[in-house]
Amino acid sequence: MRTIRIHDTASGELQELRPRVPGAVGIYACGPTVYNRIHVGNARPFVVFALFKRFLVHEGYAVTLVANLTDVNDKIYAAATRQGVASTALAEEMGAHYRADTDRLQLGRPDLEPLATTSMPAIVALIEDLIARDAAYVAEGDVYFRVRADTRYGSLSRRDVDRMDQGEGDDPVGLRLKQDPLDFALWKATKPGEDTAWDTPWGRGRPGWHIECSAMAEEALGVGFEIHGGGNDLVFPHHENEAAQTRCARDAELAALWMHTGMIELRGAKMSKSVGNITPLHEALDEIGRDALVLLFASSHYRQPLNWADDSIAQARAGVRRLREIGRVLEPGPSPDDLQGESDAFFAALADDFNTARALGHLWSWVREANRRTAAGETVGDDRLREMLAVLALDGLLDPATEDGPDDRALALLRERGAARAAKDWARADEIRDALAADGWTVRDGASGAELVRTEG
RNA sequence: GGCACCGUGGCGGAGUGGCUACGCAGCGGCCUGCAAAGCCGUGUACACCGGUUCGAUUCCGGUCGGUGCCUCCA
Repeated sequence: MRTIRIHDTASGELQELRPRVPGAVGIYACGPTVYNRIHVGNARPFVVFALFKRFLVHEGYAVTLVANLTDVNDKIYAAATRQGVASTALAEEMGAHYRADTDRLQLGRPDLEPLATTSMPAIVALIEDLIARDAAYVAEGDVYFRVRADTRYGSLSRRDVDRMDQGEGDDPVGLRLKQDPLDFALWKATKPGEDTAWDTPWGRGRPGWHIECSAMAEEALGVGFEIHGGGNDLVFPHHENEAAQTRCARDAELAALWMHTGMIELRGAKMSKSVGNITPLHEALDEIGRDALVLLFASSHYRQPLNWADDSIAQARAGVRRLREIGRVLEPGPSPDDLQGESDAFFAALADDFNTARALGHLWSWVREANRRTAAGETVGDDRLREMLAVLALDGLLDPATEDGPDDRALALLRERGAARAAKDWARADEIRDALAADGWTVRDGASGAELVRTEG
């Protein structure tokens, strides 16, 4: 179990991971609002936190990863109204898409995936506590959080409350009801056209965006849990508000450490639904496959922006091919001891702010040396490489594809080519190789004879 | 305007007060009948200007350029 340090947004510094209970780590990562299909930008935190959990488990921690879905919200109402469907039906449909799309990443599910709509008792109870402590107030069925009740408001995103110039600006009703423009809604009274609402002591309505996460995170992990995460576009206001709510209701910090992922960019601009420059996750999976997508995400540091470009994608695919290649030449079993420096460095890099990019550098060095040795006729065991790749959920690349071995026609052609080569009929041999290539087979001539390998894009 | 961050070789992308990141692509070579795969070799990269220092891509200041957030956002 290595010492693990993670960049904490609140302090701006690397913080050592110090679990409340030694060996147990709770992570809450904000998931998407389900009003349409998710895009690759939404997928980055899903992948990063899934891989980070794998690393923590590798290090011997018991990890509880919680990733919520926001299934009641203005955008869902608006989209459902446009499509003429019930908002609950839309949220259920898109929630199912979200699960199916992320399942295709083959990273498992988070341990808990709470929904706002099924967490109402906890949400309402938390709001009641805030009202009782005068950190929130009711106004015509709405409930607002009193931002200035939290003396530390702004500490997460390093903003000065007195320099913030407005609140939820363009909502005239909110502006009228708020005692301070900075205040934000914990609860919104039900409005005409909204088809879901819950009863509370202050009236019928539905939760604001931020309160659900404070309530669900606490319900799942308690307060002061180890890591709260999400995309860095959530730092303000979402996470700032979550932190403020829990501070005021519990006199405790919601999370010990805040871990934020960088944005995916398309031609220098953040990929986002509102800009419209999005690549849906399911299309990306269709085009480049989960292996290349996971490797692409791992090839840059999680806090850096990630460039969604053809060159980057092509490079990830090349990396996948290279890993499949080495899987063909390694043997099951222990790896050479003198290569352990690279695998140790790989895990040390992950322990240092989960630096997957640096870790991959060491992994590739391991691969190059292993190739060098197998080319020299040595037998190299795959244990260590498998262990490294398992943390990145890419160890499957070392296993031969079982479902599509060469068919009889291909094998017959290969035999015919062997005969042609034995007769030094190179023209015929090359003709057959071209025919095999047309069927998607690459011929590999080696010391132990020729073999057929699936040609990969 | 405020806050946060970035500018590294053709491209992607780590990192460091002096010593090879790594990968992709290219070029040369080894291997091969020719290939494929793999291996070897190959690029005086650190936006610009000052400062600190024996020495700065790395620290400090400034300039220029870019990105994110500033109550829809992962």
